[in-house]
Amino acid sequence: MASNTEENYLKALFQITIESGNKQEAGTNEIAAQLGVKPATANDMLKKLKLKKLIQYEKYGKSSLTKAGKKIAIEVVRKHRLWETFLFEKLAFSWDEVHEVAEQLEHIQSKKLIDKLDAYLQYPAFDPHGDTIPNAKGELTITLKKTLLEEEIGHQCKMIGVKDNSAAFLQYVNKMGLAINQTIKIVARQAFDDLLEIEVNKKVSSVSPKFAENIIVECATCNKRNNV
Amino acid sequence: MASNTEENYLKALFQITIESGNKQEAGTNEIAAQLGVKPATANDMLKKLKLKKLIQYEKYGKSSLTKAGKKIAIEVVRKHRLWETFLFEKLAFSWDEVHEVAEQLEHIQSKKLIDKLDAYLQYPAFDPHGDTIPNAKGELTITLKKTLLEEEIGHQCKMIGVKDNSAAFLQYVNKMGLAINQTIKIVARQAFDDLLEIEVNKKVSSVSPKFAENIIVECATCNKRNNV
DNA sequence: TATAAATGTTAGACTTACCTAACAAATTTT
DNA sequence: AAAATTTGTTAGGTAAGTCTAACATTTATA
Repeated sequence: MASNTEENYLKALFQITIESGNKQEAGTNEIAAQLGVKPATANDMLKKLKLKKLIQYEKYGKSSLTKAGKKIAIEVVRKHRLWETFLFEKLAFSWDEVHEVAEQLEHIQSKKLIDKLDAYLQYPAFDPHGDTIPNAKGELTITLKKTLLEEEIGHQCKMIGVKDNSAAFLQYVNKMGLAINQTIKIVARQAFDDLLEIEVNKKVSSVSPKFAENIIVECATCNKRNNV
Repeated sequence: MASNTEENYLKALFQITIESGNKQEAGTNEIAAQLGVKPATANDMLKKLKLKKLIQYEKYGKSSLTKAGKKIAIEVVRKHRLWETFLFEKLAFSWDEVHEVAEQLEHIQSKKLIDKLDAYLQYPAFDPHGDTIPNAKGELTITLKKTLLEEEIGHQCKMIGVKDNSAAFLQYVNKMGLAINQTIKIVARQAFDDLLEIEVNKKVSSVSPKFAENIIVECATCNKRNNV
């Protein structure tokens, strides 16, 4: 069984390599920075994780997850995101408050707990930040995060999160009739001033590019085409 | 801020002294046994907690909580019991499974989380084991745990928990129309065979003393009289 | 009340996870 | 390709929480 600290290193490695862009390996300093520890500390842990066969690592080389390490990392990510969803949906936490508490909750050891929580939340696909939640088998649909700004004209998409967590923005979002899971149709893009016309609940309104790039959406049509 | 380990020692001390009977102090070996560590280990921690002014302790003497220590202990107990209630009521854990997971959850540090959880559960007064849940101010109504067997004839009480957690017993409880929060009226006690006649949902039935002593109840009438 | 038993303490050691300071290797820049 | 910079490693140290083994004190008992 991996300790909380070990879990954090595996999660960091997962986020640096698999989730962020297409990098396959991570350097010691980078891992240390991600976790807020000194490189010397990370170095100790990398050697330990290698011994446990959870990562691949060679002196002066880059690190990457083994199959076993990836499995643990994904479980931690799953727990983190399910807890965030719980805090947001059931306990009415705001977008920006969920992360910190989920950092603690993600280390609770109980397979039963997390699977029951998943069922209680009705098997959500995304957390409040728009990140994909791995399923109980550890399968992670890598849906590329897309903002409203990048969505194609004519497509219908679903809001799954926000980037900006400021109260001002969230109130604005609310005022526009938007919320998590709200369906949005892209009507048109004005070439003149770049404003985006969207249809929400049969009402058409215009939003700025700055607004649009802070709304994270999922598009069934696009995903099907990309075969993810 | 107290570490998880420190919290566990304070909680143990609380349970040995304040909650269990009317003992006011606890010995080092007793505390060690409660926590599953060696006396030498507990001894180190007692010295540390004394330094932090969380307990009263003198060499070769008994230990007890200071006001500050008691406050922390009660917060941990509150968290433990709220989580147990959540697991039982919302996630459909069984009575005997909740404790182990709650042992982990009780150390999550977030005042906001626990107060929101309390509200979400609608401010429960008892956990699934029938133990009182301290409120957000740290006030703990010490309601003496009472079994159905001890309830007075003619009184109406409410089932708040069970002692026996076996599947056989729980099925029996269910079959009798009993459940958490179910109102029970004590109709009579047969002197001949000690069977207890109870009324549940307008239906009268008889239960054995052995059955009755495994049902934990709360009685508004009795509590008012005792002024707790 | 003297001795045996139970209870409590101290000293020294181990593990985990962190640090600083010094050094080594790899990569970039000139 | 040599020098400078960045990146990574090692050695030695600290604090928390645990242990064992030896010792001290208190309490119970014969």
